[in-house]
Amino acid sequence: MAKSSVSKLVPKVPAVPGVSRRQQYSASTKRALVDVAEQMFTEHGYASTSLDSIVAGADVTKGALYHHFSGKQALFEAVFERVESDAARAIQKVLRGKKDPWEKARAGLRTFLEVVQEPGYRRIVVQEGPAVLGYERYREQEERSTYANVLEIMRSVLGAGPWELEDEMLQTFSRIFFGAMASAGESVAGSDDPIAAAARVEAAIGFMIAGFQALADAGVMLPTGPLGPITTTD
Amino acid sequence: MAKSSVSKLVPKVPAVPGVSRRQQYSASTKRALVDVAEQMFTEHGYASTSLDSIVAGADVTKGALYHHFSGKQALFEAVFERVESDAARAIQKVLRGKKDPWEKARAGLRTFLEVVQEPGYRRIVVQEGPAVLGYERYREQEERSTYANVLEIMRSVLGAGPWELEDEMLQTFSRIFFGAMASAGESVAGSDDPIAAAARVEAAIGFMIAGFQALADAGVMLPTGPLGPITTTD
DNA sequence: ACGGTTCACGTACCGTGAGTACGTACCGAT
DNA sequence: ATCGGTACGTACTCACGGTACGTGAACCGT
Repeated sequence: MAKSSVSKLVPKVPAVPGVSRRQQYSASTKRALVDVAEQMFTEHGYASTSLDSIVAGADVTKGALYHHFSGKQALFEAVFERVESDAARAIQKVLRGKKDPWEKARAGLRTFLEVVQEPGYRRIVVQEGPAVLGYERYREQEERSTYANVLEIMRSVLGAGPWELEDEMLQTFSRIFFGAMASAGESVAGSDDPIAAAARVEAAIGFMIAGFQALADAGVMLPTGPLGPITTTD
Repeated sequence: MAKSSVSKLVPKVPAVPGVSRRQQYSASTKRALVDVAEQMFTEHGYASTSLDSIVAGADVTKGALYHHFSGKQALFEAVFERVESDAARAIQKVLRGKKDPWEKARAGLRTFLEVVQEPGYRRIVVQEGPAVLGYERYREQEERSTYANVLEIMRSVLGAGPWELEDEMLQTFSRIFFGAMASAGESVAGSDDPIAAAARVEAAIGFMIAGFQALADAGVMLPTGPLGPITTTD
């Protein structure tokens, strides 16, 4: 059998077994849509990016788009998920291998500060994510990606102290640090000297962590209830 | 409408000297627009609120709206400014009278946690502000209101330590805490037991501030450069 | 091999809503 | 009285998200 009928010059689809040609083509255009959407959302923002321009960029039509996604928001969510999970993976990768909690924290922070400077993550996840997805969905997404990493770091950092940590308090600390890092990341990205700004953020958070250590050394307990008068051991 | 010669049952405009009737009427409809807009933006969000519904609620027409505002975004910004400055004033009010830095910090935090639970501030300022205004404008607005309060608190807290604080480091710490509080506030507002959640946040941040105190007592310097290995005095 | 079914789109259209052009009534100064 | 300008109201345009439906190629059973 000579390869007579297969001579299409559409994309190279090297005959993956178990996956039909249709499925491959389909996945291809879907990825193209997400690619173009990510680019345009990053550059012009969600509201200022029309679906017409996206489908034009992906060289398809709205019919294709609405076949794969239920609407503009769903497309955004797909982009969001990819950007977010990429970021989470990058951080995860750095965290593996580090054993010392403080080392872990430092490495994680450093990586996050790099990630948050990528224009895609900045705009899609940090700036527009909450407004476009609605805060609830936004939180759900974060919960099982980047936030999970922060949680892991906080667990290991707080676990290093002499405290027994309740889960809710751990969550609270993690939320606080997560927000702190997002905000700090924004200011770093918006700074005219991001390198110096990142260094300052690292120093500041490092300082706060050092405060934890100092409290641990001093034998101060982790708070559990409402904030009473703060007293060091004197 | 039987229009008698003089004002009959049009809004109460008690003859303020120096302000013409026209100016008063004008200001009245403008305020009505901002009022209705705030309500609707808070309830349904920016994108899901049509200008038609706003002008209907304010009992005027789009002509009036576009006379006072250059567009939807400008209207949102007016709402944003009012919500934001109200919040800043509330915090400011609490801060006055407190002299002790730690007291100031605690009171400020507590007030902020209350403010951030108001649905208007939550949605308009925290959630949709960055996306609608664009991060640059958002930041400019925050800079001279709520963030300014955080800055003041941080200055007095850090000033209480033995450190000489550079302005940039102060800014960094303030950014971090500002983001931390915003994120924490969101989680508090989204919690099913906001009171307990707020208490945990207070405790956590209080703990971190206690860490500052501990470091101050231990004579640890404020970091200035990139993060070196963190060492307590041992 | 072949008919039928399904899938992956393309095409044409609709409704909504932001923004605009322009008309107008009323206030305030002359 | 009149006259200019302010503060709107009215009627329209147009971009854009979404929908209905058509179509041809890929798959599947016989």
